[in-house]
Amino acid sequence: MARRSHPSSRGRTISDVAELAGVSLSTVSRVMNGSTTVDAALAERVREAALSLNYTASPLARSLVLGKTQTVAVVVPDLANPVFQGMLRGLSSAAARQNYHVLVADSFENLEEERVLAVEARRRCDGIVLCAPRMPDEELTALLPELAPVVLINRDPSPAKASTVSADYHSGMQQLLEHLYGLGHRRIAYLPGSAAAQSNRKRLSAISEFADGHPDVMVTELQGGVGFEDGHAAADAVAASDDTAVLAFNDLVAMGLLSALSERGVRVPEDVSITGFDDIPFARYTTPPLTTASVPIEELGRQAWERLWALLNGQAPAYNLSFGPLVITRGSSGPAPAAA
Amino acid sequence: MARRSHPSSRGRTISDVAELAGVSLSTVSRVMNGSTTVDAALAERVREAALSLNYTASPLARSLVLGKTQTVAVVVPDLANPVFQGMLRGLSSAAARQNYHVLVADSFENLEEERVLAVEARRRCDGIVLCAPRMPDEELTALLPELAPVVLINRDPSPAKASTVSADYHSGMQQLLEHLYGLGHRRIAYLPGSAAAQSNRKRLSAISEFADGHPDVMVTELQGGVGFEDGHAAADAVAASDDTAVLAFNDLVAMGLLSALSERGVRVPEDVSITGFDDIPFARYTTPPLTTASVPIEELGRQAWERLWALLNGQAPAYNLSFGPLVITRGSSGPAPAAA
DNA sequence: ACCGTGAGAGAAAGCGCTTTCTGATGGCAG
DNA sequence: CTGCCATCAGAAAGCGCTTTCTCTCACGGT
Repeated sequence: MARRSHPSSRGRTISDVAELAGVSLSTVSRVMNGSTTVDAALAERVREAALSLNYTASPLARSLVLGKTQTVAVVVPDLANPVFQGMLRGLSSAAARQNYHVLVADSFENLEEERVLAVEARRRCDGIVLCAPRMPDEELTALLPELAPVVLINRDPSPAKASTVSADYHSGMQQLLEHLYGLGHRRIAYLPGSAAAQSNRKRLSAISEFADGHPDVMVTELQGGVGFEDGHAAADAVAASDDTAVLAFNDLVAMGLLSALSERGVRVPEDVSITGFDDIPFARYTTPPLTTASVPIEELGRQAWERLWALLNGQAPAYNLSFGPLVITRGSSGPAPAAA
Repeated sequence: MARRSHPSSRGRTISDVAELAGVSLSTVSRVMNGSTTVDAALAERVREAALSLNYTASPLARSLVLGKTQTVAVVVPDLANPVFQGMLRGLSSAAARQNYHVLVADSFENLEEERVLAVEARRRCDGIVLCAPRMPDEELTALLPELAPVVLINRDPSPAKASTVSADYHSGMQQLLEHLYGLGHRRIAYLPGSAAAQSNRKRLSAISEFADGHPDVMVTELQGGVGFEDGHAAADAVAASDDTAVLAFNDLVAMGLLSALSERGVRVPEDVSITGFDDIPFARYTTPPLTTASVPIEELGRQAWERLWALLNGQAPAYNLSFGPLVITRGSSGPAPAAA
């Protein structure tokens, strides 16, 4: 009873339409897919029948036979992070324009989970975007063939030759350092992200490079993190140090620090300058507004889609893309205080 | 050549496994699905074969025959909004625990898009969550049967009898008003959201109700909005008015206002008190930290999943759920200034 | 020795489509 | 009038599975 008796339009199959229109399944299929080899009158009758039954082909069945799902997966390490949200947004809006759907999976920074999630998600769709994957190089490389077509965001393709889109954290950090240096800062603290993350290593290499070229600068690494709380927790260490500027791993950390500093009566930027990284939408609305290295994160998402789209169409992987961040100078950075 | 010659594990079908193990498809299927009516030795052989081919059943084919996709869709009006992100996060993590996948669609506040998106997404999965749908009541009601099983977030089921989960904006606003009243504020401004949104109407009704009960209070409606910029833009009007407190539609608006006020040298809360709504993660890190009505948004997402899960298992729709927000008093609200 | 029984494996149907293959029809050249 | 080709519709195969149905075989009871 279930199927036939259901009054709704759901569960309608192509045979229902064929029957109503008095033609064969093949003909209905041909009409629905715009084949030209169907008599105009017949086609019209089929269309009417389909309309009256509110019929649309089952995407599932189509996917099975066509071998494509019109869906791509995105795996992010943390959906709560504005950076990944922005990426997801750019990606999903771009994909939607091509009538593709997006399956999203949050690995919660869990390495184990990440691999399983990726493989499982990938099987349900045509391609996958891995956003800042946490897994080690060898593991990733081994996984890549199984995931293809795949696009990597914010991750060096290193040994693997995967299509990647990323922000140039090295350049961003370098610019930030130059910005602070230009303001007279010589003692600078860095609040690092998670050691394993590639984006952290890039920042560190920029720092050591800069330090090498500027013997008069001293960069100290404090206890850092990736979220508000971590920045908040770093306030005491920052206040205790004689650093005149702090490079936070990202805007979130910077905001946490800003907030904690303000509680302690430490003035920004008079007493200490703070910089973030990413330029999340909130950055310009902190007090004072945050100086940060701006990463066009939605654009990264869009580009990731473009690449995946190319891959899906059998095109060779395009050159890897890297966005050089732009330092946005706002109120949180200023001249180094005269007396250290 | 394509299939056979591919060295990877992809494209392996159940017949490959059957062949390798020297059994029939049926047997492989039974083993993979844990049927007990298979001889232990055979089962072992099948498992080995599957392992050696790195075989897992095609989710697509399974979905087609099983009639379920292990996937649910979520439609949100704006992926950039922290509120919907939080919801999505709670929902996706809960769904993941049940091994369900999440298809996400952003309607970009576009009414037209919303319906199409919902219908299309729904066809690819087993159920759908509509988050604060913008569409008018009649349209929604008409759509509901086609979408079922469906859960609504932050939307009155009104005429339709759909399972819903929501925050009690009326109560939240009421508490906020009482909070400000208790601090001595008598002239209060409200920065409304979009007029069509149910959550805005709820706030308004709380306001007019409160005003009725407190003739000594005067609540003025200014030009509002839903994002930073809107709050930022409202600063002049706020500064020009003689209101001593501002109820922003949400935390985003409050933050924009906070930032603009600070630029103008208006002190918060000494000159004017500001309250937000939602308690997004950023709210506690503004300067000053934002007093707001806290909505357990991730929990809303989780609950939405629970409901959908129940529906998927054929259980009757549970009672509708409403979370009463909690006013979190932080630094942005204080006693009304003595001189108006 | 015979039949009923039940366990366990394979054959086959079917999920809802697309597409190739096959067949019928009609027009037109020879 | 015959034969050939083009045109278009239907039959059927097949996408990769699950599950029902069917069959075989060994076992035990009488």
